[in-house]
Parts: sequence; C-alpha cells; structure tokens
Amino acid sequence: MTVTVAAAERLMRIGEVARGAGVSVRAVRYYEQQGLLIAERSPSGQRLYRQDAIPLVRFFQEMFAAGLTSRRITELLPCWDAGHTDAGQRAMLRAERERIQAKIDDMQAALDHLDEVIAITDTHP
Amino acid sequence: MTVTVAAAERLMRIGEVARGAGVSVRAVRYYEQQGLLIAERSPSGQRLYRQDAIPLVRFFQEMFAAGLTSRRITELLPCWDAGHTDAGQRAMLRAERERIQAKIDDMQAALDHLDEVIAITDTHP
DNA sequence: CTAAAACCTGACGCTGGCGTCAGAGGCAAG
DNA sequence: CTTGCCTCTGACGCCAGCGTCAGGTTTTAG
Repeated sequence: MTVTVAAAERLMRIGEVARGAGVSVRAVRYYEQQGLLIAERSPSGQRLYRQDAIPLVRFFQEMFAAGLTSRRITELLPCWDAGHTDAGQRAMLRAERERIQAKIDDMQAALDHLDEVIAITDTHP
Repeated sequence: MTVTVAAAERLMRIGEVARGAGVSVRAVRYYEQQGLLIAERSPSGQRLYRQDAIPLVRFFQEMFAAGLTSRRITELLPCWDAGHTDAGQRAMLRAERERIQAKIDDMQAALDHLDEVIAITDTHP
C-alpha cells in the first residue's frame, strides 16, 4: 500500500530567490505586485517561495528582455504552467512571437548598418 | 576652368522631414534638442533641413530600435558623416556592436523558449 | 542576549523618447 | 483680408521596471 506524502518542499525567502535568479529583492517584490509571482507567507508575514520560483524569475527576465510587459506575461502565464490554453491565448502567443521576430530583424539590420560604419572607419582611419 | 557653384539645394520644413521619415514633428524637434540634427533657420525662425535629413532620421530610428540612446548616437555621429574618427570612437562603435549582438542573442533565446511553449500548447490543446 | 543581517510596507524618484496641450506667429490661396 | 494649415517655444504628462530612502519587525550568528 502506497501513501502519497506531501513532499516537504524546501521553501526559500526572498533574498535567496533574488540571488539565485540574479535580480534585486525589489524586483521580486515588484513581480508579486504585478501578479507574476505569488508567494506564500510565513506567520510573521515573510514571503516564502518554492524552488521553481528561481527559473520562473529567470523566465520573466528573458521575456522582459524580449520586450514583453508584465501585463502580457501575466496574461500568458496560464499557457506556461498549465496545459490549459484557449484560442485567444494561443493567438497572443503567436502575436508576441511575431513581434519579437520583427524586433530581431530590425536589430539585425541596425547591426549590419553599424558594421558598415565600422568597416569604413577601419579602412579609412 | 571649372567653377564649383553651391548647388541651391532644396530645403524642407519640418513637416516634410517628419512625413518623409515616418516620425512625428515632435520627434524631429526632440532630435534637435538632443543635438542629433542641426537645422538652419529661416528669417522667421522656421527650421530648414537639407535632403539628407530624412535618411538621417531613419538612421536614428534604427539606432533607437537597437537600444542606443540619443547621447550615444551624438557621440558616434562624427564616425558617421565624417571620415574623422579617433581610437575612442572606434572602441565605442565596437562596444555598441557587441551590446546589440548580445541583445539579439538574448532575444533569440527568448524566442526559442516561446516557440517551445507554442509547440506544447499546440500539441496539447 | 545582543548585534547584524534580512525582511516588511509604503511611497517617491528616475530614465528616455516622445505625446500633448497652450498660446502665438508665419504663409499661400481665394 | 481672411481662412486654414504649418510652424514656433515652453512645459507638463506618460509608462515600465525597478532604485532608493524611511521607519519598523524578524531571524540568525556568535
């Protein structure tokens, strides 16, 4: 007979999450305020995070770097941690994908232009 | 005997520049305020631009999209329209190039991650 | 037990590329 | 002349992701 025991997951406080993900404590609090990262609370009111908080914060950083806002990320979170996803969310995923791709293309064009300038200034000191 | 005559270049007012480059009039004024785009003035004080103002504004837009600030662009302008370039400026060019490349790599990583999520949500409706 | 380190809740500040409103002057056409 | 569009100079507003200070509680190390 097998008994499923709730694995006493080791909970972290906010500082550990921040250091682990390479962001500031302030940033982690901000994510909670924006509804990105929900934390449990200790009896004294301190935030307690599960292990997956760190990769999650890293994911947020990646999305921020890609130009998504925290609001967009909250709207897309259901696609991420649940299998539950409706047509609207899939459409948003695709739309964001296109926006990122377009931005990459723009930046690549800018890079090519800059490389031209560099080539000129190098051969033409 | 050849005589060089200053070609009476057709000058544009700010609206034409803005429409031609696809930005707002406000944006063009802002570029001047930041020292990016110097305009002559008509006797009544209106800004007058040469033809190359339009590609120049487009270039600014491209650099903004790549994450450069107007200050950086002003610092790099001498490399652009003059052959004059010192070692410091060439170093800055390279530094900006690296920053842009790094940002592109980050965004590509984000895009790949998003594509994974999209693949999951598609095969797992 | 005590001091340091970590955490808490507000709340204001900052940056950058403009948008936008206010109030006043230019400029070609009918 | 006047109508209507363009332009001018300030100057304040905005947004997003935090930084940062204030003033207080909690946890931990020695």
